[in-house]
This record gives sequence, structure tokens and C-alpha cells, in this order.
Amino acid sequence: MFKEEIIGVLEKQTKLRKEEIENLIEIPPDPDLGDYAFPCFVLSKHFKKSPNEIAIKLASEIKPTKNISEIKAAGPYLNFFINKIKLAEQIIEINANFGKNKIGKGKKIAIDFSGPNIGKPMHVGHIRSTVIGDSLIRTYEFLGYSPIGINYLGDIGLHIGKLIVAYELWLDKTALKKDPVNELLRLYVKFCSKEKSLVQEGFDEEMQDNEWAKKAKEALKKLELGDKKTEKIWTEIRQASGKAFDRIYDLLNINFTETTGQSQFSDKGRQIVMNALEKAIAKKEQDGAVYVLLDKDHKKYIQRSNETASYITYDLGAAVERYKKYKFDKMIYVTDFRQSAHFDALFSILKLMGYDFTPKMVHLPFGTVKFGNEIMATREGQIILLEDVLKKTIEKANEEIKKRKTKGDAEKVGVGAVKYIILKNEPASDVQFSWETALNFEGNTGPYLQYSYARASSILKRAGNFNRNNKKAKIKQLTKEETSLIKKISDFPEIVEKAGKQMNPSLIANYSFELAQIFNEFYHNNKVIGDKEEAFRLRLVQAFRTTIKNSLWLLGIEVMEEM
RNA sequence: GCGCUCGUAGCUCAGCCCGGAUUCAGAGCAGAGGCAUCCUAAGCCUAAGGUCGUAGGUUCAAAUCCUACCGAGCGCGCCA
Repeated sequence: MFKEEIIGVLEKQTKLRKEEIENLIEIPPDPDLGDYAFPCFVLSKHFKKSPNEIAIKLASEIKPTKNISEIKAAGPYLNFFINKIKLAEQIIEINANFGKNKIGKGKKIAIDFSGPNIGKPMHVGHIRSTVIGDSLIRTYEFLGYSPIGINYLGDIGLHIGKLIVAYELWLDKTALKKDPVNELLRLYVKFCSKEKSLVQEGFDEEMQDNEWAKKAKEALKKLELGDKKTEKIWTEIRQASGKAFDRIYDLLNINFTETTGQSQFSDKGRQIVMNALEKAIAKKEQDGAVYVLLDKDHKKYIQRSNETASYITYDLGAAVERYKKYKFDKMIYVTDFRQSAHFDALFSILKLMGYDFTPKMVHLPFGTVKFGNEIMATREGQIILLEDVLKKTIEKANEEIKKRKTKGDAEKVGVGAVKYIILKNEPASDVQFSWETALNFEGNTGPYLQYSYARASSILKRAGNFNRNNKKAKIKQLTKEETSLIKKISDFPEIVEKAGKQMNPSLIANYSFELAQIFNEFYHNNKVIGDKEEAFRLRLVQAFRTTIKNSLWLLGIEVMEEM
């Protein structure tokens, strides 16, 4: 909060650009050295003086203000001491809007996330897009943007063809009624194993045009042509899946602005393919398949020879329709990094076709969720169902609550634990999932953060209805723990902005953890109730509680007053 | 072959974008030891644990930037 003021002063004094200063400013390794430091190395060339001399010169030129109490040169560094009392006075005044911003006012950001394939269950690999996307929605909303959450279901494609074939051959109706998720999974896995049994050794298993693959393609073609019987099966699959997805979204407390499926864009996609052909951007093979030449020998097929649409056909259609509908200022696709090439191709084609909104679209790739060394693959049936993960963590939370005889909400704790495991990692890196870490509620975990919130709530509750605007909360001197808590709280707005800019919820997750750690240290060493500083400390606890609540809200993690 | 991502304590990760300050590169988990007349022990404290993949280069200064190499994963489908 006072950092901006320091930047302003330096801007005037050094003639550097604001952003440049912002990047240069750092926090000294020891708080005794100062609260913020400006390294003078960059200026030494310009002023033709040693950084040490420049630091001394600047220290004498910059005058202290009511918020900045002291400016000291220490070697090549110019160290700023902020007036912590003044900062503390501001911190205890914060309210539920703390960290909110208007930088996004009037701007629309569409986010395409989650997008599971119908007919397949969600497993732990699917949760990343879902949870990251949701957190981004919340972050942009917090920053004043108008976010649009789009759940773009994989409701068409060869996997559906496979499933339809399997459904016709081996469906167990009672099983479907009882447990649709597992019955559909069983059908899909059975189909894949049949298909695999025909694969000849040494050949890429999925590239082969064996009889099973042909059957699946036929089923898909029938569906696209509007065959009634096939359509009916498809509808049933979609409905069964939809119910299962909704159950999970409810549990995760995740909402979308709209839920669409790829199938809804096949007409639009095909129309774009036609346009591309007319404009000679796309070419036709002899067998009828349509492609765009992206590199000198990289053909990207945008329509199959049997005239059915491909993945990218739908995405072309969806992109154009979405822009028409929302006129977004930015469109973020939150998907696995393995789709990077697909999005590069998608964006290139849209650009070639002259759609001027293309630069507004970005792909946010994220790494794989790994279980041991395994990467989960639905077709092998080697998966850990997301629903099972959630059930188990909730169950564990229940045990813990019973053990402690508290009033925690097992669902909030269990779901929070799972979300946090995913969000604390930077999107680009892989996530190692294990039951041990998922069921551990200690240390850098969701429940630890919720616990810190609950402790703060508990202190406030015990204090009764203290006067929230107690002006007698005069601050004379701050303890070490109070100081670091105040400074940490003051970082929050900057962190949210950065997380939005970088599309990176892990910044908020890591901040939350550090904040909670500092708070825990604070209340262990500084008694709140009954202390002569009670009035001030209660308000500080309240400020912490507000900040961690907002921070966790951005991650989609719910808090409770007691746990 | 071409291209992308990643190598930081036994394990899981911050820090790298935007290079900086002391004898000390931070956390968490696991393992070792301690804290209960005191606001919830899902907590706190202490000790232990690291040639930041390797080798060069740039720089007054490299975990951070550049190059090469080694290792892991992925992409290069008329799959999604």
C-alpha cells in the first residue's frame, strides 16, 4: 500500500519509468535493514557514479513523509522504512472489499474451462482445468472485469462413436440406472480393449483402421446425419453424464455462465470450412478431406474425408460464435499443455481468415496430474474418479471433526483440501497426486488455511461484540509479529492483481499460506484478549480474517467459523 | 528428426518472467526432539537435511540471462 508512494517518489527522483521501478524494488533480507529497498546499480551507468554514491545522494534528497519515516543508504541500496503505525491504522480499517479493484471495469473476459467429455467420468486429471478456471473467474470478478465462464462439453467425436457402438452391443440397463457413470465407463473400456486386441504389434495402436474403429466412425456419421435411433442413445448418454457432472460441480460449488457442447458448433464450423475453401486458405484432398497448410509440410485437417467435423472444426465455429455473442476483450482457454499445438493451429487459421479478434485469445496450458508415475488414461480404465477423491477427503474430514468434537463442515474441509492441492502448484508444472498428500490436512494444505480463519473467528467470538470502530485503538508500538502480519496483509491487493495479470492462482494460494503462517505465529506470541493492546489486536485479527477470507474465496475455498 | 515443457533437501513445492546485500537458497511432508493452569495442538518452537541436472559463457554480481550437453515428460493424427 505504501509501496506505490515509494514508487512515486522514485519516479520523480530518478526519471525511471514506473514499471521499471516496480520491478526493481525488493524487500530486504532482514526487516532491520528497511521495509523496501531500491538497488541503485542501474543508475550508476547513467549518472556515471558508483551505486553507493548514488544511494547516499538519493537518501539525502528524498525527504521523509508521514507514511515513509526514513530513507537510508546501505551500500548500493536505498532502503525505505515505512511508518508502520500509519500502515497499521490503515490495515485495521479494511473491510470486505479489501483487494477489490476497478482495473477491469467494462472489460469482458471469457474463460473456457472444465469441458469434460460426456460418457466418460471425471477423474483427478480433469479437476485442474475446472478449479483453475473457476479461480480465474473469481479473480477477474474481484478485479472488476465481467467474466464469462464457459463449460464446453466434449459431446461429440470419435469417443462418442465408440460409446454408441458399445452401448448397442453390451449395455446393462439396470446397471445404467443404478450407476450410470461406471456403466458407461465399463462400456468404453470394453470397447477400447476389443479395439486394442486387433492392433498389430509394432504399430501405433490408435492409428489403425481396424473394424472397431470403422464401426465407431460409422456410428458418428449416423449421429451427424441425424439418425433417430443413434440420436436417442446419444441423448441418454448425455443426460446420464450431465447429472453426474452436476453432482460434482455442486460439490465443488462451481458455476458456469453457459454450458455448451461442441456439437452445437458443427454447422458454424463447416460454414467456416467452406469459407476457407472459397478464400483458398484451405485446400481439398482428392478424397475430400479439407486441410490448411500451416507450415511447408504441416497439413492441419479441418474436416474429414467423410465430411464429418473434427475437433478443430467445432472450435473454429465456437470461437466465431462466442465472439459474436460476447464481444470479449479476452478469451482464455484453460486446457492441458498437450493441446498447445492445437490452439496454435486454431489461432493461426482464424488469423489467416481475417478474424480480427484472434489476438484476444490465449491458451493457458497446465501440466499433468500424475499418480505415482502413471498418467491416467480413461481408455485403460486406470483412473481415480474425482468423485471418489472428494468422498474420501470428506470422510477423512468427518473423522477429524469427530475426533476434535468441533462443528466443522466436513464437505467444506474435504473439498477445500482437494482444490488447494491443485491450486498451490503453478499451472505449468505437473501435480503429483497421492492419497497421502490428499488426506493430509497439516502444513501447507487447504484445511490449515481454513483452520487459521476459524481460529481468528474464535478469538473474535470470545471477545464478544467489541466495538468495531473503537477509536481508542491507539497504536503506540508494534511487536515483531504484529508488524509482519500488517505488512503481509498490505501485500494482498498487489498479489490479486498479479495473479490476474499472469493468470496464475498459485500466487494467491502461496500468499494465503504465508499469511496464515504469519497469523499463527502472531497469536501464539501475542495474547489478544485481556492484553492491554486488546482493542488494537482484535481489529488486527479482524483484518487478517477479512484478508484470508477474500484470499480463499478467490481460490473457491469456503471458510467456516469453527472447525 | 523437428518443436514445446520441466530438472532446486529423502518426498512435494516456492523463488527464475523482471540477476543483487549479512556466517545462512526458503516452505511443507516424512523422520528426530520439545511446547497443554494461557484466545481450538488441523497449531507453535528447535535441530537435522541442498555441488539449485552438468559444463561453459555474459556480468562488478547467476538458482535466475545465453549456449551446449545429460536426464524426464509431451506434441508433430481425417483423436479430442
